[in-house]
Amino acid sequence: MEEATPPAPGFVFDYLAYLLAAASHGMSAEFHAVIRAQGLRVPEWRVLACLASRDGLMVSELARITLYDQPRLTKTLNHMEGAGLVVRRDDEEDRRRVMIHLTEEGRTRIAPLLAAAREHEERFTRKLSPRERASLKFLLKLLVER
Amino acid sequence: MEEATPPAPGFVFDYLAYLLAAASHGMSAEFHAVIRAQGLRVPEWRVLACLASRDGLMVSELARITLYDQPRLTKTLNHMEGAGLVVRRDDEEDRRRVMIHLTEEGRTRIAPLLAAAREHEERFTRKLSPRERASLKFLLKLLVER
DNA sequence: CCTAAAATAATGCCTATTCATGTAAATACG
DNA sequence: CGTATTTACATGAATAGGCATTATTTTAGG
Repeated sequence: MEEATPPAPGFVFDYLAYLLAAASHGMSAEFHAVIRAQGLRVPEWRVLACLASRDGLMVSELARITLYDQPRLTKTLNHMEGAGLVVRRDDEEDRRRVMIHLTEEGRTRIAPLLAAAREHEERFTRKLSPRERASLKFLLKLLVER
Repeated sequence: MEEATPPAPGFVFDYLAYLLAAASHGMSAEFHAVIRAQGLRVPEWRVLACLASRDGLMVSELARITLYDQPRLTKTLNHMEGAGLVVRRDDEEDRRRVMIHLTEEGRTRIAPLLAAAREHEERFTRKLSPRERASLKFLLKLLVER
């Protein structure tokens, strides 16, 4: 007799940090296949998705939002700038700052991915009612905005 | 005028995969400080926490649960075995398999961390009612067990 | 039985990530 | 003003991680 994915007792499967990590991992892993198929790296997708909402973010702010540390984001941005997806623009107000902007190429590349992400979210949460989806997001936002 | 953490409009802050990643990152990052303070690496904590619930797991199963790929887990296990936290034991039933068991040292190290994790979860979810906490976990389990 | 296919874990190379630091600009303060 | 502190971003060296492959054992098929 084989136990494929046993009821899973014990600590981890009721530990919130684990459930968050597992849900996040499961959902993202699926979508990352789409990202890679478009010739993008995962951090690049995150950056583009952020800039699609609000273009012209400073590096440190973008790092905070994308959950990457700043040196890593800088290297991601180097790659993206080389690929013509974003441009750095010096801030005249505060010359320490470097603002990141989408290029036309970047805007073109991100548009279909945003649509695909919405569709994927729809599919991934198919087992949840609209009310449950809203509830889940509401509760997650409480945790994120603390 | 400074906008500390602006209302954050747009796509990402209502995208489930982002909310999951951000909540997971936020919660784990806090607790990881505790882990490191105990001289453990994060993957080691995950392995110990799994084994605390169910001792004697095979490598691939442990990899699946901890969300790490198998080669990475093997390297983590090498380190942990060197540190005397776990032991590999050949499975006599199926000699391809290697079962991972906690040592006494491992058991000793994990116990207080499990308690600390529960306390941290309590603190981290302080803004949520008991009903909301249960609801959140229920919904996450639906996503994880798909 | 004997061979082909699948499953399990380990290895190794190459890239990516992390951590500490460096450089430059703005702010605070005496 | 001038200097110390803080903030912002980039860089580089050391480490960790990801991906493809290898070695071994088991299972399946003929």
